[in-house]
Amino acid sequence: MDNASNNETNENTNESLDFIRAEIADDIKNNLNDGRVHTRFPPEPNGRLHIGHAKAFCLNFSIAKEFGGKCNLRFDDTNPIKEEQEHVEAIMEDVKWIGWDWEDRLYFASDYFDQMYEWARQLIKDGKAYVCDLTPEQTREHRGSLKEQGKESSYRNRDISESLDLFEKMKNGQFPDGTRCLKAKIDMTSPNINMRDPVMYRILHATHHRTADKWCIYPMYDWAHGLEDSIEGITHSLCSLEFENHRPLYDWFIDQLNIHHPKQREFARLNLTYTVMSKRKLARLVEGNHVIGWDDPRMPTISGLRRRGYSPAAIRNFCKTIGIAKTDSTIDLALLEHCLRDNLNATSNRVMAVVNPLKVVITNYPDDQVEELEAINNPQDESAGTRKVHFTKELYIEREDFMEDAPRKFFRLSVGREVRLRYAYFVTCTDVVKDENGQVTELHCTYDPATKGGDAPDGRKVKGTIHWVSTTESLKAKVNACDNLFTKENPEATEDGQDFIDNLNPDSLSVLENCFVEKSLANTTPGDRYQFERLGYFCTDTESSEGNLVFNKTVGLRDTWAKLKKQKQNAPKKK
RNA sequence: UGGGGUAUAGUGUAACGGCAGCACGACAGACUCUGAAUCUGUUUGUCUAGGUUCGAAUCCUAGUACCCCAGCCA
Repeated sequence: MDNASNNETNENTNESLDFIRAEIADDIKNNLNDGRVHTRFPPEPNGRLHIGHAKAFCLNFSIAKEFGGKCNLRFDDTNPIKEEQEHVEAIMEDVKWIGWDWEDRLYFASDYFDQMYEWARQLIKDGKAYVCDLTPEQTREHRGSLKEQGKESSYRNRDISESLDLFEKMKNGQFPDGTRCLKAKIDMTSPNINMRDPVMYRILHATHHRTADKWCIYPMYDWAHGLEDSIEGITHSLCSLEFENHRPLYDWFIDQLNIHHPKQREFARLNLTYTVMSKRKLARLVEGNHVIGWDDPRMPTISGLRRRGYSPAAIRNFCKTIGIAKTDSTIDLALLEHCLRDNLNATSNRVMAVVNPLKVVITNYPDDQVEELEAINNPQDESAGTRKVHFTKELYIEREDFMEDAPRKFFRLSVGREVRLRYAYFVTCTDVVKDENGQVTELHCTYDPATKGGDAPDGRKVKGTIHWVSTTESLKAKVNACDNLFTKENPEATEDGQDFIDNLNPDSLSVLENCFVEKSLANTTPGDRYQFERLGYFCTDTESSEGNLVFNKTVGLRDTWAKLKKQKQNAPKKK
């Protein structure tokens, strides 16, 4: 089905490899780890996954797949204060939905706490770690700064036996939070601040979502992560650029313990125009009620994209297309949308829907007649078959498809002009009905019965084809028209005293209550994706039900007419 | 201004001493029962300055710009 096992990857081609794959290929050639490749995706369960995470886990899973290796899903749950079980489940669902399978390799850092504790004791015994009684503030002072080196803690050279004893008491909960910690004894003069006696364990009397109250000390990332990788036999530990400074520490711990040594390699995280990509900022959008939740269709979260109508294949292909490098970069949203349309065009059934209706009366059409006309479901995929659409005397067309003083280049309806109603008839507009404000409320047209199905036997051509639905043989629907959440390419670029919230797009969601869709959509269920002909791709919302249809606009079709219009508006007036 | 990184078209990404290529975008055209898709074409680039070399995006030297690091977060 919709998983990642189609041949999307570049195995057996001569395509150039990114720097990580190149190194792995080299490692295999040199028989490092007996030629084994084993990666992992290690999310912290403190929020939802977003498309930036998708870049990371698609990298890890696809590398494993390409090199005949494995990829683990591992929750890095070392901080009980911020983490929740609820996120664990959502994250698994997201990774699975994108199409990846960790098989039986679902792991939790918390499963290794006992082993980590033993290893910590070993470092203490080796004189490479010590319990420090400095307060967090004092620790900060001792650390020095970017320019000044740090100074050693007075507890640094306390007896090993004392550290061992204290460490056990820490574990047993005999000290309050923050009163002591375990530190690695490395080098307070190191130019790399991470090496200045980093904290390995802190005291945290908190209930962990998996280990409950078993522990009151919890390992820090730098101490824990390499051990987790090592325990699982990871060969290549891929992470983002900001951990490059931590690599010496990652290596140091593993070297001291003399255990299996994975390679940590760093790549640039994903940035996308017109959105933000940090859990903290996304959480702010949710908590500040700027969106309706983590799965708001405007959010760059996996669940948001899913609800909006993105397909797993589109996201996978995007992640593959953007490549992997170490340069900080920001991908143009247009590329994501390209990958989306590319996939949806090939896979979505077409359907007719009118989102901003204008009534049309076919004056020479029999009053109560209903005709069934054949329509193609997907011109890109013959196996998708055909369906019937229902034609009647009264129809809705898109308000945008009529113009009173239409320029020559406007190929749609105007008084005296003939267009094709898709799959139906040629019609010519004869009259315009207006209300007292001059607003067009209704169009009168005549149809040519000879053009049934959409072709004129006399060979006459018509420049425009527009979509329509019957007023009676259609269903009412609501459409959430989603647009970019932010007005600026870079939402972080703000005036003094402002932040990204000030760049929120006030029109990011317009709700269209008065839409009509063809009857074939009666039994649509949440998650179904369609192309509304000439409008764009839409997805049945999670809140949609029979009799109360709701669709989210995933992305519009490319629209060269709209572009033309905009160009004209912006162009300087001509003579 | 300590340390660690990174600079190739508008945006990404290749080229590993030998023709700067690809994708997206933009622009122009063809086709079209979706102003979609498809097809064709055009446009724009090696951070700067020196050096090595027959030949440099690639090697060397010196600059410049940007990113990351001073959580008992990850």
